[in-house]
Amino acid sequence: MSSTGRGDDRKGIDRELKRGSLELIVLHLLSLGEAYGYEIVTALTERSNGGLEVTDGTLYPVLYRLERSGFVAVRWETPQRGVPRKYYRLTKAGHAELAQLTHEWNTFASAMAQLLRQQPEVT
Amino acid sequence: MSSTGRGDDRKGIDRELKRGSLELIVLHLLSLGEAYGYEIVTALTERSNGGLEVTDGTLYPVLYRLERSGFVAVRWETPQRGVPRKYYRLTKAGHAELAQLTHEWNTFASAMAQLLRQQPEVT
DNA sequence: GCCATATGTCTTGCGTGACAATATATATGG
DNA sequence: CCATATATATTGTCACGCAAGACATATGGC
Repeated sequence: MSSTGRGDDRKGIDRELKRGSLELIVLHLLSLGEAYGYEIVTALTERSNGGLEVTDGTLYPVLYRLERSGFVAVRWETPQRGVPRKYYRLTKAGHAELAQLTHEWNTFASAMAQLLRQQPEVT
Repeated sequence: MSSTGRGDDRKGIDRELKRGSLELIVLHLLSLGEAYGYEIVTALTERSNGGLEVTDGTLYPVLYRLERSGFVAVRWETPQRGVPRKYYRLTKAGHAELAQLTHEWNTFASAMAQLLRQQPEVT
């Protein structure tokens, strides 16, 4: 699958802005409840009005990283009908990491807000 | 020169968070008035309480990029005493780009804030 | 005189992460 | 039986932040 390919121009900036925040985004979403990959992709598009869209090609590596780091645990579920799903949920370490990343994000966002607030003198 | 090398742990996350926002940061600083590279490095450390620190090895490539894109213009100044300084100032295109990036940053930050506001139900 | 330090700019190389592209499998509707 | 939706996974590319290093000019101390 991999995105619908609608006419995106100017993708460059958002792409970079997302760097470093994707783990936080995913961890936070998982803190709201267990979810599987495809679900996260669609949930993110809806919940953020497209402002935080993520393609599967981006998400799965993130999930893999989080799993390797011990922040999420995995459970396969094979329904009678349909494709098997891989459910992710936060571990204890994941909750701690979420708290840490949230704090760092807030610090950074505050610093940015403070800087951008400064205006040049009007002559 | 290149940083004082004080004992930084956990540099990884901030490094990624800054991605994509550095151009905005620099453009915004320059919108407050002309400045030279070294000045920007120190100004950023002070103005943001270290929250947005940048080393010269990071800044100069950014400035070079901005210059190549036509967002900043350059002026050399050689004082009677002291090392020559390269002053940067915003061009008209630079002001436009600043407005654009500011808007994108605000959109992104809002989306993040909205997402992070959502809490799991307490049972 | 000479060396350390501060001021100032510039360049190379590395690691990492977001993403497009691609592949694969199962189910459903026409 | 073929297109489409659901679902996971991997490979390769590109840009960026930054450490590390190099170079040049001035100043103060010994």
